[in-house]
Amino acid sequence: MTFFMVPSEQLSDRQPLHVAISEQLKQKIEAGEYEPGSRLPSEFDLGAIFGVSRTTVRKAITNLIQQGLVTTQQGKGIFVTEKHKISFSMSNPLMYFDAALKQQGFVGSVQSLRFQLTKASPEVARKLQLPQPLAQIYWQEKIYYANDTPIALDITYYPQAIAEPLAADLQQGFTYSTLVKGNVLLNGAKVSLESVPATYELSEYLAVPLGMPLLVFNYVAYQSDRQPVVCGKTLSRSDWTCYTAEIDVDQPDLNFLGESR
Amino acid sequence: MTFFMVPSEQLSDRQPLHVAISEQLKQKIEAGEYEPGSRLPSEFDLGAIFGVSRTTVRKAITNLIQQGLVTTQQGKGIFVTEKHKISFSMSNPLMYFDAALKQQGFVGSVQSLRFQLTKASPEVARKLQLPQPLAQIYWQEKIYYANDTPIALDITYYPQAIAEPLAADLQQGFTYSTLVKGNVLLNGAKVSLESVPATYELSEYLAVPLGMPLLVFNYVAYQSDRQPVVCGKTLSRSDWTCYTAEIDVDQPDLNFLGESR
DNA sequence: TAGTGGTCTAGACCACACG
DNA sequence: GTGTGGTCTAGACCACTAC
Repeated sequence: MTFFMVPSEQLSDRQPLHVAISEQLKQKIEAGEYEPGSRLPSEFDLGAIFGVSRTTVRKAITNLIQQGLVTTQQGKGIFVTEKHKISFSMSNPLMYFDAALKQQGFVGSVQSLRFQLTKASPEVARKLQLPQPLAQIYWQEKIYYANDTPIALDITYYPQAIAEPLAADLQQGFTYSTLVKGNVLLNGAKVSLESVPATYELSEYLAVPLGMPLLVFNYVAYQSDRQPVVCGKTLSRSDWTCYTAEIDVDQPDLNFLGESR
Repeated sequence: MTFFMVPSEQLSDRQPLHVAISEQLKQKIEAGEYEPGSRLPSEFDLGAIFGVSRTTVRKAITNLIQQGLVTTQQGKGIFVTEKHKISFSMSNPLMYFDAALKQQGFVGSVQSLRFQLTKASPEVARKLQLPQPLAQIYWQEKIYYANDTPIALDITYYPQAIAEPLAADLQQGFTYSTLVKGNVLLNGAKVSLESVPATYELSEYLAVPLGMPLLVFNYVAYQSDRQPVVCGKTLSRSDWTCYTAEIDVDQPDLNFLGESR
Protein backbone atom coordinates (compact mmCIF):
# COMPACT_ATOMS: atom_id res chain seq x y z
CA MET A 1 0.00 0.00 0.00
CA THR A 2 1.95 2.97 -1.25
CA PHE A 3 1.01 6.62 -1.52
CA PHE A 4 2.57 9.34 -3.57
CA MET A 5 3.20 12.74 -2.13
CA VAL A 6 2.35 15.43 -4.60
CA PRO A 7 3.16 18.84 -3.09
CA SER A 8 4.91 21.86 -4.66
CA GLU A 9 5.17 20.80 -8.31
CA GLN A 10 2.42 18.35 -9.24
CA LEU A 11 2.81 16.09 -12.22
CA SER A 12 -0.60 16.77 -13.72
CA ASP A 13 -0.48 20.48 -14.41
CA ARG A 14 -2.46 22.64 -12.05
CA GLN A 15 -4.58 19.93 -10.49
CA PRO A 16 -5.47 21.02 -6.94
CA LEU A 17 -3.91 18.99 -4.16
CA HIS A 18 -7.26 17.92 -2.75
CA VAL A 19 -8.26 16.50 -6.13
CA ALA A 20 -4.99 14.63 -6.55
CA ILE A 21 -5.48 13.12 -3.09
CA SER A 22 -9.13 12.21 -3.47
CA GLU A 23 -8.54 10.68 -6.91
CA GLN A 24 -5.68 8.61 -5.54
CA LEU A 25 -7.85 7.37 -2.68
CA LYS A 26 -10.71 6.73 -5.11
CA GLN A 27 -8.45 4.57 -7.23
CA LYS A 28 -7.43 2.52 -4.19
CA ILE A 29 -11.05 2.09 -3.16
CA GLU A 30 -12.14 1.00 -6.62
CA ALA A 31 -9.17 -1.34 -6.92
CA GLY A 32 -10.30 -2.99 -3.70
CA GLU A 33 -7.26 -1.95 -1.66
CA TYR A 34 -9.76 -0.54 0.80
CA GLU A 35 -12.64 -2.97 1.08
CA PRO A 36 -16.25 -1.89 1.54
CA GLY A 37 -16.91 -1.26 5.21
CA SER A 38 -13.24 -0.87 6.13
CA ARG A 39 -11.72 2.22 7.70
CA LEU A 40 -9.40 4.67 6.00
CA PRO A 41 -6.47 6.21 7.87
CA SER A 42 -7.50 9.09 10.12
CA GLU A 43 -7.47 12.65 8.84
CA PHE A 44 -4.37 13.31 10.91
CA ASP A 45 -2.59 10.29 9.41
CA LEU A 46 -3.64 11.15 5.87
CA GLY A 47 -2.24 14.63 6.39
CA ALA A 48 1.09 13.11 7.38
CA ILE A 49 1.00 10.57 4.54
CA PHE A 50 0.36 13.15 1.84
CA GLY A 51 2.24 15.97 3.51
CA VAL A 52 -0.65 18.42 3.54
CA SER A 53 -2.72 20.24 6.13
CA ARG A 54 -5.77 18.73 7.73
CA THR A 55 -7.97 21.24 5.89
CA THR A 56 -6.80 19.87 2.56
CA VAL A 57 -7.33 16.28 3.69
CA ARG A 58 -10.84 17.15 4.78
CA LYS A 59 -11.57 18.72 1.38
CA ALA A 60 -10.35 15.52 -0.31
CA ILE A 61 -12.56 13.40 1.94
CA THR A 62 -15.52 15.67 1.15
CA ASN A 63 -14.90 14.95 -2.54
CA LEU A 64 -15.18 11.22 -1.83
CA ILE A 65 -18.32 11.66 0.28
CA GLN A 66 -19.99 13.62 -2.52
CA GLN A 67 -19.23 10.80 -4.93
CA GLY A 68 -20.79 8.32 -2.51
CA LEU A 69 -17.53 6.44 -1.95
CA VAL A 70 -17.08 6.94 1.78
CA THR A 71 -19.00 8.14 4.81
CA THR A 72 -17.67 9.60 8.04
CA GLN A 73 -18.70 8.91 11.60
CA GLN A 74 -17.70 11.35 14.27
CA GLY A 75 -15.39 9.80 16.81
CA LYS A 76 -14.98 6.63 14.75
CA GLY A 77 -13.44 7.30 11.36
CA ILE A 78 -13.87 7.34 7.60
CA PHE A 79 -15.45 4.21 6.12
CA VAL A 80 -15.70 2.86 2.59
CA THR A 81 -19.34 2.69 1.49
CA GLU A 82 -20.95 -0.73 1.16
CA LYS A 83 -22.91 -1.41 -1.99
CA HIS A 84 -26.54 -2.56 -2.04
CA LYS A 85 -29.21 -2.31 -4.66
CA ILE A 86 -32.87 -3.27 -4.49
CA SER A 87 -34.88 -3.31 -7.73
CA PHE A 88 -38.50 -2.28 -7.89
CA SER A 89 -40.57 -3.14 -10.93
CA MET A 90 -42.75 -0.48 -12.48
CA SER A 91 -44.38 -2.87 -14.96
CA ASN A 92 -45.81 -5.18 -12.33
CA PRO A 93 -47.93 -3.98 -9.44
CA LEU A 94 -46.03 -0.91 -8.63
CA MET A 95 -46.09 -0.35 -4.96
CA TYR A 96 -45.26 -3.85 -3.74
CA PHE A 97 -42.41 -2.42 -1.80
CA ASP A 98 -42.55 -5.18 0.77
CA ALA A 99 -42.80 -8.06 -1.69
CA ALA A 100 -39.85 -6.75 -3.69
CA LEU A 101 -37.81 -6.42 -0.51
CA LYS A 102 -38.59 -9.94 0.65
CA GLN A 103 -37.94 -11.40 -2.78
CA GLN A 104 -34.46 -9.90 -2.75
CA GLY A 105 -33.57 -11.15 0.69
CA PHE A 106 -34.26 -8.11 2.83
CA VAL A 107 -36.55 -7.68 5.82
CA GLY A 108 -38.84 -4.74 5.21
CA SER A 109 -40.50 -2.63 7.88
CA VAL A 110 -42.31 0.67 8.21
CA GLN A 111 -42.17 3.53 10.67
CA SER A 112 -45.14 5.86 10.53
CA LEU A 113 -44.23 9.50 11.06
CA ARG A 114 -47.60 11.10 10.46
CA PHE A 115 -51.17 10.12 9.65
CA GLN A 116 -53.58 12.99 9.90
CA LEU A 117 -56.54 14.70 8.33
CA THR A 118 -55.71 17.96 6.60
CA LYS A 119 -56.78 20.25 3.80
CA ALA A 120 -55.69 19.17 0.35
CA SER A 121 -53.24 21.42 -1.44
CA PRO A 122 -54.42 22.55 -4.89
CA GLU A 123 -51.99 20.11 -6.49
CA VAL A 124 -53.19 17.12 -4.46
CA ALA A 125 -56.84 18.05 -5.00
CA ARG A 126 -56.23 18.09 -8.74
CA LYS A 127 -54.42 14.75 -8.74
CA LEU A 128 -57.12 13.05 -6.67
CA GLN A 129 -59.88 14.79 -8.69
CA LEU A 130 -61.58 16.04 -5.55
CA PRO A 131 -64.77 18.06 -6.00
CA GLN A 132 -63.96 20.92 -3.66
CA PRO A 133 -60.62 22.65 -3.97
CA LEU A 134 -59.80 22.39 -0.27
CA ALA A 135 -61.42 19.07 0.62
CA GLN A 136 -60.18 17.12 3.62
CA ILE A 137 -57.72 14.32 2.90
CA TYR A 138 -55.44 12.03 4.86
CA TRP A 139 -51.78 12.88 4.79
CA GLN A 140 -49.35 10.13 5.65
CA GLU A 141 -45.59 10.13 5.95
CA LYS A 142 -43.64 6.99 6.69
CA ILE A 143 -40.15 5.59 6.44
CA TYR A 144 -39.40 2.27 4.79
CA TYR A 145 -36.58 0.18 6.18
CA ALA A 146 -34.62 -2.66 4.63
CA ASN A 147 -32.82 -4.66 7.32
CA ASP A 148 -33.05 -1.71 9.72
CA THR A 149 -31.54 0.72 7.21
CA PRO A 150 -33.87 3.58 6.25
CA ILE A 151 -34.12 3.50 2.47
CA ALA A 152 -37.15 5.60 1.60
CA LEU A 153 -39.49 8.32 2.81
CA ASP A 154 -43.02 7.87 1.50
CA ILE A 155 -45.55 10.69 1.39
CA THR A 156 -49.08 9.56 0.57
CA TYR A 157 -52.41 11.38 0.22
CA TYR A 158 -55.72 9.49 0.47
CA PRO A 159 -59.30 10.65 -0.05
CA GLN A 160 -61.19 10.47 3.24
CA ALA A 161 -63.48 7.69 2.02
CA ILE A 162 -60.53 5.45 1.23
CA ALA A 163 -58.39 6.02 4.30
CA GLU A 164 -60.90 5.97 7.11
CA PRO A 165 -62.03 2.33 6.90
CA LEU A 166 -58.38 1.23 6.73
CA ALA A 167 -56.85 3.76 9.10
CA ALA A 168 -55.46 1.26 11.59
CA ASP A 169 -53.82 -0.94 8.97
CA LEU A 170 -52.48 1.94 6.90
CA GLN A 171 -50.50 3.19 9.87
CA GLN A 172 -48.66 -0.08 10.25
CA GLY A 173 -48.09 -1.58 6.81
CA PHE A 174 -47.02 -0.83 3.27
CA THR A 175 -49.47 1.24 1.27
CA TYR A 176 -50.30 -1.03 -1.62
CA SER A 177 -50.51 -4.28 0.33
CA THR A 178 -52.87 -2.69 2.83
CA LEU A 179 -55.14 -1.30 0.13
CA VAL A 180 -55.40 -4.65 -1.62
CA LYS A 181 -56.19 -6.41 1.64
CA GLY A 182 -58.93 -3.82 2.16
CA ASN A 183 -60.34 -4.71 -1.27
CA VAL A 184 -59.26 -1.44 -2.83
CA LEU A 185 -57.84 -2.66 -6.13
CA LEU A 186 -55.53 -0.48 -8.15
CA ASN A 187 -55.68 -0.93 -11.90
CA GLY A 188 -53.32 1.70 -13.22
CA ALA A 189 -51.14 4.65 -12.40
CA LYS A 190 -49.45 7.68 -13.83
CA VAL A 191 -45.93 7.90 -12.53
CA SER A 192 -42.82 9.97 -12.98
CA LEU A 193 -39.27 9.50 -11.84
CA GLU A 194 -36.76 12.20 -11.06
CA SER A 195 -33.85 12.72 -8.71
CA VAL A 196 -33.08 15.42 -6.16
CA PRO A 197 -30.23 16.11 -3.76
CA ALA A 198 -30.99 15.44 -0.08
CA THR A 199 -31.85 18.50 1.98
CA TYR A 200 -30.89 18.64 5.66
CA GLU A 201 -34.33 17.36 6.62
CA LEU A 202 -34.24 14.43 4.21
CA SER A 203 -30.64 13.59 5.04
CA GLU A 204 -31.65 13.13 8.68
CA TYR A 205 -34.62 10.91 7.88
CA LEU A 206 -32.63 8.70 5.55
CA ALA A 207 -29.24 8.79 7.28
CA VAL A 208 -27.33 10.06 4.25
CA PRO A 209 -24.96 13.00 3.81
CA LEU A 210 -26.35 16.35 2.68
CA GLY A 211 -26.80 16.44 -1.09
CA MET A 212 -26.80 12.69 -1.73
CA PRO A 213 -29.01 11.78 -4.72
CA LEU A 214 -32.52 10.60 -3.90
CA LEU A 215 -34.86 8.98 -6.41
CA VAL A 216 -38.33 10.51 -6.43
CA PHE A 217 -41.16 8.23 -7.59
CA ASN A 218 -44.29 10.35 -8.08
CA TYR A 219 -47.55 8.47 -8.54
CA VAL A 220 -51.28 8.78 -8.92
CA ALA A 221 -52.98 5.36 -8.77
CA TYR A 222 -56.43 4.65 -10.20
CA GLN A 223 -59.19 2.12 -9.82
CA SER A 224 -60.71 0.45 -12.87
CA ASP A 225 -63.17 3.34 -13.27
CA ARG A 226 -60.24 5.79 -13.52
CA GLN A 227 -61.12 7.14 -10.10
CA PRO A 228 -57.92 8.20 -8.29
CA VAL A 229 -57.44 6.27 -5.08
CA VAL A 230 -54.14 7.50 -3.82
CA CYS A 231 -51.30 9.79 -4.84
CA GLY A 232 -47.98 10.76 -3.42
CA LYS A 233 -44.27 10.28 -3.76
CA THR A 234 -41.59 7.93 -2.56
CA LEU A 235 -38.15 9.46 -1.99
CA SER A 236 -35.64 6.64 -1.88
CA ARG A 237 -31.89 6.48 -1.33
CA SER A 238 -30.34 6.10 -4.75
CA ASP A 239 -27.52 4.00 -3.33
CA TRP A 240 -30.10 1.36 -2.37
CA THR A 241 -32.82 1.53 -4.99
CA CYS A 242 -33.47 1.22 -8.69
CA TYR A 243 -36.64 1.01 -10.79
CA THR A 244 -37.11 -1.36 -13.73
CA ALA A 245 -39.67 -1.60 -16.53
CA GLU A 246 -40.39 -3.48 -19.72
CA ILE A 247 -41.63 -1.40 -22.60
CA ASP A 248 -43.56 -2.58 -25.62
CA VAL A 249 -43.80 -0.38 -28.66
CA ASP A 250 -46.41 -2.18 -30.71
CA GLN A 251 -47.26 0.76 -32.91
CA PRO A 252 -44.43 3.25 -33.40
CA ASP A 253 -45.93 6.71 -33.43
CA LEU A 254 -44.79 7.87 -36.82
CA ASN A 255 -46.48 11.26 -36.61
CA PHE A 256 -44.43 11.93 -33.57
CA LEU A 257 -41.33 10.93 -35.49
CA GLY A 258 -42.27 13.15 -38.38
CA GLU A 259 -41.95 16.10 -36.08
CA SER A 260 -38.35 15.34 -35.20
CA ARG A 261 -35.50 16.45 -37.38
CA MET B 1 -33.64 42.35 3.25
CA THR B 2 -32.45 41.67 6.77
CA PHE B 3 -30.03 39.13 8.13
CA PHE B 4 -29.61 37.89 11.64
CA MET B 5 -26.20 37.48 13.15
CA VAL B 6 -26.01 34.27 15.11
CA PRO B 7 -22.58 34.00 16.74
CA SER B 8 -21.62 32.94 20.29
CA GLU B 9 -25.01 31.85 21.67
CA GLN B 10 -27.23 30.59 18.88
CA LEU B 11 -30.96 30.39 19.37
CA SER B 12 -31.39 26.86 18.06
CA ASP B 13 -29.25 24.86 20.42
CA ARG B 14 -26.00 23.57 19.02
CA GLN B 15 -26.73 24.16 15.36
CA PRO B 16 -23.43 24.86 13.58
CA LEU B 17 -22.96 28.39 12.31
CA HIS B 18 -22.58 27.26 8.70
CA VAL B 19 -25.93 25.48 8.89
CA ALA B 20 -27.68 28.46 10.44
CA ILE B 21 -26.28 30.65 7.65
CA SER B 22 -27.05 28.30 4.77
CA GLU B 23 -30.58 27.66 6.06
CA GLN B 24 -31.20 31.39 6.35
CA LEU B 25 -29.96 31.94 2.79
CA LYS B 26 -32.00 28.96 1.60
CA GLN B 27 -35.14 30.48 3.10
CA LYS B 28 -34.48 33.76 1.29
CA ILE B 29 -33.90 31.96 -1.99
CA GLU B 30 -37.09 29.90 -1.68
CA ALA B 31 -39.06 32.98 -0.64
CA GLY B 32 -37.90 34.64 -3.85
CA GLU B 33 -35.85 37.35 -2.14
CA TYR B 34 -33.01 36.20 -4.34
CA GLU B 35 -34.42 35.45 -7.77
CA PRO B 36 -33.18 32.63 -9.98
CA GLY B 37 -30.11 33.78 -11.87
CA SER B 38 -29.36 36.65 -9.52
CA ARG B 39 -26.12 37.08 -7.59
CA LEU B 40 -25.68 36.65 -3.87
CA PRO B 41 -23.39 38.97 -1.89
CA SER B 42 -19.73 38.03 -2.21
CA GLU B 43 -18.11 35.67 0.28
CA PHE B 44 -16.32 38.65 1.81
CA ASP B 45 -19.59 40.57 2.24
CA LEU B 46 -21.43 37.55 3.62
CA GLY B 47 -18.65 37.16 6.17
CA ALA B 48 -19.17 40.76 7.27
CA ILE B 49 -22.97 40.41 7.26
CA PHE B 50 -23.03 37.32 9.44
CA GLY B 51 -19.92 38.17 11.44
CA VAL B 52 -18.05 34.97 10.63
CA SER B 53 -14.85 33.98 8.88
CA ARG B 54 -14.67 33.38 5.17
CA THR B 55 -14.10 29.67 5.79
CA THR B 56 -17.46 29.42 7.51
CA VAL B 57 -19.18 31.36 4.74
CA ARG B 58 -17.64 29.01 2.18
CA LYS B 59 -18.92 25.99 4.10
CA ALA B 60 -22.41 27.50 4.12
CA ILE B 61 -22.24 28.12 0.37
CA THR B 62 -21.08 24.54 -0.16
CA ASN B 63 -24.21 23.40 1.68
CA LEU B 64 -26.35 25.35 -0.80
CA ILE B 65 -24.41 24.02 -3.80
CA GLN B 66 -24.93 20.44 -2.61
CA GLN B 67 -28.66 21.07 -2.40
CA GLY B 68 -28.63 22.42 -5.94
CA LEU B 69 -29.70 25.91 -4.89
CA VAL B 70 -26.72 27.95 -6.09
CA THR B 71 -23.66 27.61 -8.29
CA THR B 72 -20.41 29.52 -8.14
CA GLN B 73 -18.33 31.01 -10.94
CA GLN B 74 -14.76 31.94 -10.23
CA GLY B 75 -14.19 35.66 -10.60
CA LYS B 76 -17.90 36.37 -10.98
CA GLY B 77 -19.87 35.34 -7.93
CA ILE B 78 -22.49 33.06 -6.41
CA PHE B 79 -25.68 32.67 -8.45
CA VAL B 80 -29.11 31.28 -7.64
CA THR B 81 -29.86 28.21 -9.76
CA GLU B 82 -32.45 28.54 -12.51
CA LYS B 83 -35.08 25.82 -12.72
CA HIS B 84 -35.79 23.78 -15.85
CA LYS B 85 -37.38 20.40 -16.32
CA ILE B 86 -37.79 18.34 -19.49
CA SER B 87 -40.01 15.24 -19.37
CA PHE B 88 -39.26 12.10 -21.31
CA SER B 89 -41.92 9.46 -21.75
CA MET B 90 -41.04 5.84 -21.16
CA SER B 91 -44.39 4.51 -22.37
CA ASN B 92 -44.13 5.95 -25.84
CA PRO B 93 -41.17 5.35 -28.12
CA LEU B 94 -38.48 5.67 -25.58
CA MET B 95 -35.50 7.28 -27.09
CA TYR B 96 -37.14 10.17 -28.91
CA PHE B 97 -34.91 12.52 -27.08
CA ASP B 98 -35.04 15.09 -29.86
CA ALA B 99 -38.80 15.01 -30.33
CA ALA B 100 -39.40 15.43 -26.61
CA LEU B 101 -37.02 18.37 -26.54
CA LYS B 102 -38.65 20.10 -29.47
CA GLN B 103 -42.13 19.48 -28.13
CA GLN B 104 -41.19 21.25 -24.91
CA GLY B 105 -39.69 24.26 -26.60
CA PHE B 106 -35.99 23.45 -26.53
CA VAL B 107 -33.50 23.17 -29.36
CA GLY B 108 -31.75 19.83 -29.16
CA SER B 109 -28.30 19.03 -30.51
CA VAL B 110 -25.68 16.34 -30.23
CA GLN B 111 -21.92 16.36 -29.83
CA SER B 112 -20.25 13.05 -30.65
CA LEU B 113 -17.33 12.26 -28.36
CA ARG B 114 -16.49 8.79 -29.63
CA PHE B 115 -17.60 6.30 -32.25
CA GLN B 116 -15.30 3.34 -32.56
CA LEU B 117 -15.07 -0.38 -33.00
CA THR B 118 -14.01 -2.23 -29.88
CA LYS B 119 -14.31 -5.54 -28.07
CA ALA B 120 -17.56 -6.04 -26.21
CA SER B 121 -17.32 -6.31 -22.45
CA PRO B 122 -18.92 -9.48 -21.02
CA GLU B 123 -21.88 -7.43 -19.82
CA VAL B 124 -22.50 -5.79 -23.19
CA ALA B 125 -22.07 -9.11 -25.04
CA ARG B 126 -24.71 -10.64 -22.78
CA LYS B 127 -27.14 -7.76 -23.24
CA LEU B 128 -26.77 -7.79 -27.03
CA GLN B 129 -26.86 -11.63 -27.08
CA LEU B 130 -23.69 -11.79 -29.14
CA PRO B 131 -22.45 -15.26 -30.13
CA GLN B 132 -18.80 -14.83 -29.20
CA PRO B 133 -17.96 -13.44 -25.77
CA LEU B 134 -15.56 -10.81 -27.13
CA ALA B 135 -17.20 -9.91 -30.42
CA GLN B 136 -16.52 -6.54 -32.02
CA ILE B 137 -19.12 -3.86 -31.39
CA TYR B 138 -19.46 -0.14 -31.95
CA TRP B 139 -19.06 2.03 -28.88
CA GLN B 140 -20.49 5.51 -29.04
CA GLU B 141 -20.44 8.34 -26.53
CA LYS B 142 -22.22 11.59 -27.16
CA ILE B 143 -23.51 14.60 -25.29
CA TYR B 144 -27.06 15.86 -25.68
CA TYR B 145 -27.66 19.59 -25.47
CA ALA B 146 -30.86 21.54 -24.81
CA ASN B 147 -30.44 25.18 -25.87
CA ASP B 148 -26.65 24.84 -25.67
CA THR B 149 -26.76 23.46 -22.13
CA PRO B 150 -25.33 19.94 -21.83
CA ILE B 151 -28.02 17.82 -20.21
CA ALA B 152 -27.04 14.22 -20.84
CA LEU B 153 -24.16 11.89 -21.67
CA ASP B 154 -25.26 8.92 -23.75
CA ILE B 155 -23.23 5.73 -24.01
CA THR B 156 -24.47 3.33 -26.67
CA TYR B 157 -23.31 -0.08 -27.90
CA TYR B 158 -24.33 -1.40 -31.34
CA PRO B 159 -23.74 -4.76 -32.99
CA GLN B 160 -21.47 -4.30 -35.99
CA ALA B 161 -24.21 -5.24 -38.48
CA ILE B 162 -26.47 -2.49 -37.19
CA ALA B 163 -23.99 0.35 -36.86
CA GLU B 164 -21.95 0.05 -40.02
CA PRO B 165 -24.63 0.87 -42.61
CA LEU B 166 -25.68 3.90 -40.55
CA ALA B 167 -22.28 5.01 -39.30
CA ALA B 168 -22.36 8.48 -40.83
CA ASP B 169 -25.82 9.34 -39.52
CA LEU B 170 -25.29 7.83 -36.09
CA GLN B 171 -22.40 10.18 -35.48
CA GLN B 172 -24.54 13.24 -36.07
CA GLY B 173 -28.03 12.59 -34.77
CA PHE B 174 -30.03 11.15 -31.93
CA THR B 175 -29.88 7.36 -31.62
CA TYR B 176 -33.49 6.36 -31.99
CA SER B 177 -34.41 8.76 -34.77
CA THR B 178 -31.43 7.63 -36.82
CA LEU B 179 -32.26 3.96 -36.38
CA VAL B 180 -35.85 4.47 -37.45
CA LYS B 181 -34.78 6.44 -40.50
CA GLY B 182 -32.45 3.53 -41.33
CA ASN B 183 -35.45 1.17 -41.13
CA VAL B 184 -34.27 -0.43 -37.92
CA LEU B 185 -37.51 -0.58 -35.99
CA LEU B 186 -37.49 -1.04 -32.23
CA ASN B 187 -40.44 -2.88 -30.76
CA GLY B 188 -39.60 -3.12 -27.10
CA ALA B 189 -37.02 -2.55 -24.43
CA LYS B 190 -35.95 -3.53 -20.96
CA VAL B 191 -35.02 -0.45 -19.01
CA SER B 192 -34.00 0.52 -15.51
CA LEU B 193 -33.66 3.88 -13.82
CA GLU B 194 -31.31 4.77 -11.04
CA SER B 195 -29.39 7.81 -9.85
CA VAL B 196 -25.71 8.40 -9.13
CA PRO B 197 -23.64 11.35 -7.93
CA ALA B 198 -21.51 13.03 -10.59
CA THR B 199 -17.85 12.04 -10.60
CA TYR B 200 -15.19 14.58 -11.62
CA GLU B 201 -15.28 13.24 -15.17
CA LEU B 202 -19.07 13.45 -15.46
CA SER B 203 -19.21 16.84 -13.76
CA GLU B 204 -16.94 18.22 -16.47
CA TYR B 205 -18.96 16.76 -19.35
CA LEU B 206 -22.25 18.00 -17.95
CA ALA B 207 -21.08 21.26 -16.36
CA VAL B 208 -22.39 20.45 -12.90
CA PRO B 209 -20.71 20.51 -9.48
CA LEU B 210 -19.10 17.32 -8.18
CA GLY B 211 -21.68 15.00 -6.63
CA MET B 212 -24.78 16.47 -8.28
CA PRO B 213 -27.44 13.78 -8.86
CA LEU B 214 -27.57 12.27 -12.33
CA LEU B 215 -30.38 10.07 -13.60
CA VAL B 216 -29.19 6.86 -15.25
CA PHE B 217 -31.50 5.35 -17.87
CA ASN B 218 -30.22 1.87 -18.74
CA TYR B 219 -31.74 0.21 -21.77
CA VAL B 220 -31.63 -2.79 -24.05
CA ALA B 221 -33.88 -2.30 -27.10
CA TYR B 222 -35.25 -5.16 -29.20
CA GLN B 223 -36.67 -5.73 -32.63
CA SER B 224 -39.92 -7.61 -33.10
CA ASP B 225 -38.05 -10.92 -33.12
CA ARG B 226 -36.61 -10.15 -29.68
CA GLN B 227 -33.21 -9.62 -31.27
CA PRO B 228 -31.33 -6.92 -29.32
CA VAL B 229 -30.46 -3.97 -31.55
CA VAL B 230 -28.82 -1.56 -29.19
CA CYS B 231 -28.03 -1.17 -25.52
CA GLY B 232 -26.49 1.48 -23.35
CA LYS B 233 -27.22 4.14 -20.82
CA THR B 234 -28.15 7.80 -20.75
CA LEU B 235 -26.80 9.81 -17.81
CA SER B 236 -28.82 12.99 -17.55
CA ARG B 237 -28.70 16.01 -15.27
CA SER B 238 -31.44 15.51 -12.72
CA ASP B 239 -32.03 19.26 -12.51
CA TRP B 240 -33.12 19.18 -16.16
CA THR B 241 -34.75 15.81 -16.73
CA CYS B 242 -37.54 13.57 -15.56
CA TYR B 243 -39.05 10.33 -16.90
CA THR B 244 -42.77 9.60 -17.03
CA ALA B 245 -44.81 6.44 -17.61
CA GLU B 246 -48.36 5.16 -17.54
CA ILE B 247 -48.85 1.79 -15.94
CA ASP B 248 -51.74 -0.59 -16.44
CA VAL B 249 -52.28 -3.40 -14.00
CA ASP B 250 -54.87 -5.49 -15.80
CA GLN B 251 -54.30 -8.62 -13.81
CA PRO B 252 -52.99 -8.03 -10.32
CA ASP B 253 -50.48 -10.74 -9.54
CA LEU B 254 -52.10 -12.26 -6.48
CA ASN B 255 -49.49 -14.95 -6.00
CA PHE B 256 -46.92 -12.22 -5.70
CA LEU B 257 -49.09 -10.55 -3.13
CA GLY B 258 -49.59 -13.77 -1.23
CA GLU B 259 -45.88 -13.77 -0.55
CA SER B 260 -45.97 -10.42 1.20
CA ARG B 261 -46.82 -10.08 4.86
C1' DT C 1 -6.50 47.35 -11.30
C1' DA C 2 -10.05 45.78 -8.28
C1' DG C 3 -13.14 42.26 -7.05
C1' DT C 4 -14.44 37.60 -7.11
C1' DG C 5 -14.14 32.67 -5.93
C1' DG C 6 -10.41 28.63 -5.34
C1' DT C 7 -6.56 26.67 -2.75
C1' DC C 8 -3.89 25.93 1.29
C1' DT C 9 -1.84 26.59 5.85
C1' DA C 10 -1.40 26.27 11.18
C1' DG C 11 -3.73 26.10 14.96
C1' DA C 12 -7.58 26.05 18.44
C1' DC C 13 -11.47 24.04 20.56
C1' DC C 14 -15.65 20.95 20.60
C1' DA C 15 -18.44 16.51 20.38
C1' DC C 16 -18.47 11.79 20.11
C1' DA C 17 -16.72 6.78 20.58
C1' DC C 18 -14.21 3.46 22.98
C1' DG C 19 -11.68 1.23 26.39
C1' DG D 1 -8.03 9.58 28.64
C1' DT D 2 -6.96 9.12 23.92
C1' DG D 3 -8.26 9.31 19.28
C1' DT D 4 -11.56 10.47 16.02
C1' DG D 5 -14.17 13.64 13.03
C1' DG D 6 -16.71 18.53 13.26
C1' DT D 7 -16.42 23.55 13.72
C1' DC D 8 -14.19 27.88 13.30
C1' DT D 9 -10.57 31.41 12.93
C1' DA D 10 -7.04 34.61 10.51
C1' DG D 11 -4.43 35.04 6.95
C1' DA D 12 -1.84 34.14 2.57
C1' DC D 13 -1.62 33.49 -2.27
C1' DC D 14 -3.59 32.15 -6.82
C1' DA D 15 -6.82 32.22 -10.97
C1' DC D 16 -10.35 34.23 -13.27
C1' DT D 17 -13.55 38.22 -14.71
C1' DA D 18 -14.55 42.68 -15.72
C1' DC D 19 -13.66 47.39 -16.44
